[in-house]
Amino acid sequence: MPRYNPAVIEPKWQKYWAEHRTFACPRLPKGRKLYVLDMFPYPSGDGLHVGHPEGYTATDIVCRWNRMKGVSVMHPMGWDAFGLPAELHAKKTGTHPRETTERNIGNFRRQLKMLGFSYDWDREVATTDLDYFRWTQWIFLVLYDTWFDPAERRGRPISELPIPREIEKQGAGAVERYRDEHRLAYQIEAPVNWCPALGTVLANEEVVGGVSERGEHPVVRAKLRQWMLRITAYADRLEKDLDRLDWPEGIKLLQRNWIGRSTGAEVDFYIGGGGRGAGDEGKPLAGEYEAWKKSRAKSGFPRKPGNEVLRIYTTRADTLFGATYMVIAPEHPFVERLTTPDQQQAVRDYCEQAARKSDLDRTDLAKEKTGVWTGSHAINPVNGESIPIWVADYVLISYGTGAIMAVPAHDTRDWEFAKRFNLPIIPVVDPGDSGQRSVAGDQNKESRSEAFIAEGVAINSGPYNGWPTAEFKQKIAEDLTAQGIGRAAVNYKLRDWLFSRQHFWGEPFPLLHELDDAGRPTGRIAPLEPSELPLNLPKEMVFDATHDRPEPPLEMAPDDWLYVARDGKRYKRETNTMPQWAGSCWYYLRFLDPKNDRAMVDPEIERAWMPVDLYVGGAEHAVLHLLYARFWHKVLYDRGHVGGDEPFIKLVNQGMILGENNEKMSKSRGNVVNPDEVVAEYGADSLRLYEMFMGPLEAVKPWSMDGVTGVRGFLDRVWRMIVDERAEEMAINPAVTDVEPTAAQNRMLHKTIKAVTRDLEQMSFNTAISRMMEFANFFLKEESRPRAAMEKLLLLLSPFAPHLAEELWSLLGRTGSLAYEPWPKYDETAIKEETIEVPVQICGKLRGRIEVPAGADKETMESAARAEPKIAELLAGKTVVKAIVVPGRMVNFVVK
RNA sequence: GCGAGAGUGGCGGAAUUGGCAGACGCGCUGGACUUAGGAUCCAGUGGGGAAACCCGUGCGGGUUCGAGUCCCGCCUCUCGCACCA
Repeated sequence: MPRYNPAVIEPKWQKYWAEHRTFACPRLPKGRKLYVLDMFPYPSGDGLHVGHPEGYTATDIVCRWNRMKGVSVMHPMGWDAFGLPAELHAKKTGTHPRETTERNIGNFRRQLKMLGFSYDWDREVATTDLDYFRWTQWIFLVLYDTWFDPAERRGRPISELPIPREIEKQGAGAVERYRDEHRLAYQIEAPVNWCPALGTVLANEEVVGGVSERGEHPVVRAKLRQWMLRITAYADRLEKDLDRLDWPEGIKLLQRNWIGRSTGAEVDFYIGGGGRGAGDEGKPLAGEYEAWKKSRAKSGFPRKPGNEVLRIYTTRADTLFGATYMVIAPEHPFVERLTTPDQQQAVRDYCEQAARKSDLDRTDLAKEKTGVWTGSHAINPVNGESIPIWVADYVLISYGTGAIMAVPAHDTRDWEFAKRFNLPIIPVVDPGDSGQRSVAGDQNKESRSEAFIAEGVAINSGPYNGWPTAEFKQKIAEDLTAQGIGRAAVNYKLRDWLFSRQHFWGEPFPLLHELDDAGRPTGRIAPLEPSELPLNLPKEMVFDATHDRPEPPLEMAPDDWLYVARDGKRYKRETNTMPQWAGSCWYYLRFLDPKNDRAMVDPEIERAWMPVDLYVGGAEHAVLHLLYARFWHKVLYDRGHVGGDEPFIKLVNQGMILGENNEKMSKSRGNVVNPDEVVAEYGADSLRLYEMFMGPLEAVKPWSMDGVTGVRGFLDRVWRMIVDERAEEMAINPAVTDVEPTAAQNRMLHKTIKAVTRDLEQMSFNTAISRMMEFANFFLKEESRPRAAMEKLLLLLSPFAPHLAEELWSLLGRTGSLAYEPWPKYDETAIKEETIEVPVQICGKLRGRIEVPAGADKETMESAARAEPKIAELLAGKTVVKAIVVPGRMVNFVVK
């Protein structure tokens, strides 16, 4: 009868915890606080996957353990519930996304509760709740109301933006436009990634190799009005502040690479006052160039380049003398101006072709470089040489200035291009002693088979010959600045964040577009007042399955939603919605004060609980989610809404769980493990325990049902260690009594407490479990099992297998929950052995073992080793050159 | 191509950071108890060898009394990024 039956005891304790609100977090922490956060899931229709409980179990263990240590623990859970699948389902079936979403949330909630996680369920939020996204919209208004002050390196209210006098003179409209140009949220008309199959525009990051990341549908380019967030303004801080975070180095590196900070210089190349055809053969006139240089020397380097120059960005200003041609991106605004009549047809054809190409074609498949000459030249400002300007798609319009100086001798891409089109290659960096040797006076251009991209010493560089690369870079930046033709510059790979989506199932923007009498947008934007929030989605909505234009579904919303009258003016609502990232950018704040209807979070509460002390989730969010959330947090910090400028202090990425066949789990591979089935067959405690026993949390590891059987066997043994299975009713095993533990039992107990505690500190859950297995293996063989020792084990086990631990805790006569029982302490003296066995080596090879007192000194150990018969035999007739004795560890004789 | 991480029994994985390689679990072998076993218990289990011993942490070198651990050079796998000038 009283066999271990998780199907009975697990629901029983889950009910107990819920009824007693055992895991309710206090409004403010009492004493030490710990905020432990899981990446909240997207509640898909497929339900929970065994990958979810991996991180959730780890955090649950940390939380339960810390409660027992007397720490105030914040441990919430919620739902990242906006998302495309519910909307696609609506298009197919007509079911409102809210209905689908709520059903899926219900299923996820049931599954998580089934696993016995100690969340404070009173704090549950979903990003789709009106009460939640009201504040997502509110944060958007903060972003809209903020500009980034480069001087103070922080976001400030738009009302504090200094307005230049010439703008002010042009009137209120100009001032408003000027402000709009500086807001952190701004609109652009931009080519975007339109995915007809999904009926939406995707961010660059959501397009992988020319197809959508989700579903792998084709993606084409289309121009559309879009909202952008100026995350690039924060690039510098987002990068630098990584230093302060306790994150895996690999993840920090990913973010650094994504931000992609590079330092170099901007340089203006003279192309002639009138642009195309200014001189013979498209060459600028020498006289004009000289005049330009003189005027620049006086005026300095202008903030924005004029039409007479082509501005480039380079990280290798030291190679300026090796620039033999220039390249501009096909989308560069100067393409037309720079194209001579002879080249017009070729250039036009090339640019059209480039525009049609997807990113895939332009990168992966474009092994061979392509491009055409514009017919024009520019003048290299360091030596006055005329060099041809080409158009090629290996230069990207979105990075730097969209134009480069090409130095084929020292850049791989330029080298390939120059080889293909027979452009001159002039070496200007001598590798010196470092690499392949070449002598300055004896340069043979054809002798090298590839570009030399490393640093060296300048050659063929006029007055700079002999300068090492690093110093040369600095020197020439100074010289260019003095002449007004260049300056030091910083660039980022990071682009501004495309923040609008053509979805129905997302947060509506709290913005109105002013309409004129004819019903056309005037271009003026009116944000909603915070008091007008929340702006809900229209309740009545027809979901058009044939949504094949790049147009937001809300364009088809009922007129009473879409049009608004205000102060006698008509407005149309913004019909784009926010991306799924929006809700997940700040959910960790709302958990702290989920029902507040006056603020997104009470500042007192926010300052008491933030930052998140431990954040656990998958590495797939290493870049985007974590970067976006950090960006929002910094803006909220700059505007005084939160107390710190980094939200997540420590980050841990759990490794992916593979199928039993060592492949990624997927429906198509048929290797998906369903947690419901595992719980039904083995119980939640076994699932939890197995997920932790599989291996290190961060490691990628395959599932094994046999492994689950193994940990279930351990829980069965713990049960039998304490329960009398042969009795009719639940009864304590007769071996469990109130006796004093023996020295050996005490040693095992305290060793286990020590090891489990240390393993928990290091989040090494797999080894902690093996320690408890050793404990059980030991005590199952003991005729007499001290009750106190059994109780201690249950406390150690409780964070891992809480249901079983609670059940046996009450069997042993304790009342209530053990959730707040003090964590066991260990006694070092109980662990100490009287004697220890140490290995004896001869020349590093193990030859015997000796038993010595635990505190034995070197002399005692050496003589004991020499006295060991086998060792004595082997040492006979040999000379001991040296005896290495490490007290308490080993003895090693070096002999001749 | 660039960057990061990892290679230990038949399998998942341990190894107080330079000191007895293989803890713990699975699997396997033999045994006990059983009408039965996907229950339980006992013993064994890196490879070779009767044994003494020998060989063993991806490969090749090195440092050291001593290397899974440190150094140098390779190989393989996984995950990112991918013309960012």
